[in-house]
Formats: sequence, structure tokens, C-alpha cells
Amino acid sequence: MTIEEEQARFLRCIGEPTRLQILRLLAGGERCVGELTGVINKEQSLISHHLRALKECNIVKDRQEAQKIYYKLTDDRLAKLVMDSETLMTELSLCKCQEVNYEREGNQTSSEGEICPNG
Amino acid sequence: MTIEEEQARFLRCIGEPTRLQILRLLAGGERCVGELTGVINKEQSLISHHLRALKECNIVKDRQEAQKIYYKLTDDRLAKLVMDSETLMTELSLCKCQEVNYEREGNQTSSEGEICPNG
DNA sequence: TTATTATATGAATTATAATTCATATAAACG
DNA sequence: CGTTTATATGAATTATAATTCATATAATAA
Repeated sequence: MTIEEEQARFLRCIGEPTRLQILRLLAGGERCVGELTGVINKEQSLISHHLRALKECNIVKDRQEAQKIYYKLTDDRLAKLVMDSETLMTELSLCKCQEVNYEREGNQTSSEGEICPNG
Repeated sequence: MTIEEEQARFLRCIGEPTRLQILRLLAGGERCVGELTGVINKEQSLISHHLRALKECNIVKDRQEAQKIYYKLTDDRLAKLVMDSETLMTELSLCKCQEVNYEREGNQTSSEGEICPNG
């Protein structure tokens, strides 16, 4: 497998609406399957399938306590990745509203620190 | 569309092997379709389809010069996102090699600055 | 104007992934 | 033990996306 294929797998694993919901909840600390299923309005088996997918991508890890299985993020940077990508996506879609084709580089007014650099 | 659905679209758009190749090339500066097709060993029409997908997600923008159409990233943070997610993914998969189920918090040896925090 | 070059498009096919449903496992409790 | 609770699993279905192929468009060159 090429590095792009592995990276694509990883990003697609994060890039699914229900899994993003799970990740946001886990960003707040570990949760057991029941807690996740309670908040997310989806079938229990579906949550389990998604958790397995996340685990296979090393995005979450689990721990058993009695009958319950607790999941948490394997790394805090995952929470940051989720947050940062949301911020970036939002800003890009805002930019798009005022966008036409870009011009060749040069003779532009400075746009340091603005939301839409090189708009 | 919920925010998770939009974000998932965005991440899945980046999370495709050929599009990741494109994004890495564009991280080095703008390229026309022919240049991309030359480097990536895929059909021209496929590259075009992928470029359109990236454009619809506001990830790239284009500019025409004679017959050629040049593409570039809409924002430098996209290059960073691609790099950072690769780094993180690689580290997580390395961690996985030594991993068993995690223990409950507490009585752990410090792991500040290590590759596998909370391993 | 016809030919060539560069890119885009749409329909058809194929591949991949999400979801559901029924059921399995396994811990705890009576 | 049998029952309940919590979670996982696998097969079947459905949805989504990637790829190919044939062809369209549009700028340029002859």
C-alpha cells in the first residue's frame, strides 16, 4: 500500500458523519458504547461497526469494565485535527461565496491575517 | 446538511489517494492539468474528475492561460493539513505495534514528548 | 477553416462503504 | 442455572464514489 492509500484510509475513516459525532464525544473524554448510542440517534450495531472501523485505523482504543466497553481517542491530536479541519472547511466555504477565478500572482493588496488570503 | 455531514464531505474529498497526490503536487505551487497528468499515472479524464471534486469542495481554484488551466490550493493550511494528518497517521500506526488494551487512568510513568502518549 | 492541443463532461461500470437485521457472545445478577 | 444487560458480528442490502470510455468544448496553430 502506498502512503497515499494509507493516508486516504485514515482520512476517510475520520470523514464520516456518524464517526465524526463519535470523535467529538470522545474528545470530551472516554465513553462507553451505551453512552455514545444514547447521544447519537442510531442503532447500537451501527455504532459498534463504526467503533470497530475507528479502532482498525488506530484512532480509538478500548478498555473493558464489567460488561461495559469504554472507548477513547488514541491521541489528543486527533481532537485537534477534527477541530482544525472543521474551522478550515468553514472558512473555505465562506471564501467561496465571494470567489471568482483567481488572477495570476502579483499586484494584489495585502491580505495578511485575513480569512481569505489570496482570495 | 449538518456540520458533521459537511465536514465529512470535506475530509473524504481530501481522503482519496489520487486526490492526495494532486494536493501534494499543488502544495509545491500551481500546476496545469497536463503537468498533473504527466506525474500521476492515470487517465486525463480521471484527473479532471478529481480536480472538479476538489474544486466543488473549495479545496482548489483554477485559472486559465491560453488552452491550459492552472490549479492551485485555495489556502496554504490545506498543505499543512495533508502533512499533519500524514504524520499523525504514521505515528498512530507505529504506536499500534506495541499496543494492548489501555488501562484505567493513573499510576502511569510519564510519557511527555514521546511518540506514544498514554500508550 | 481545418487540425491540433488541452481540458471537461456524462453515462456506464465497477468498487467501496454505510446501514439494517438477525443473532452471537459474554459479563452480571436473580 | 436462566435472565438481563451491554456489546459485537456477519450477511444482505443499499448508497456512494471511483474509474473508464467515448465524446464535447474551446483555444490555438497551420
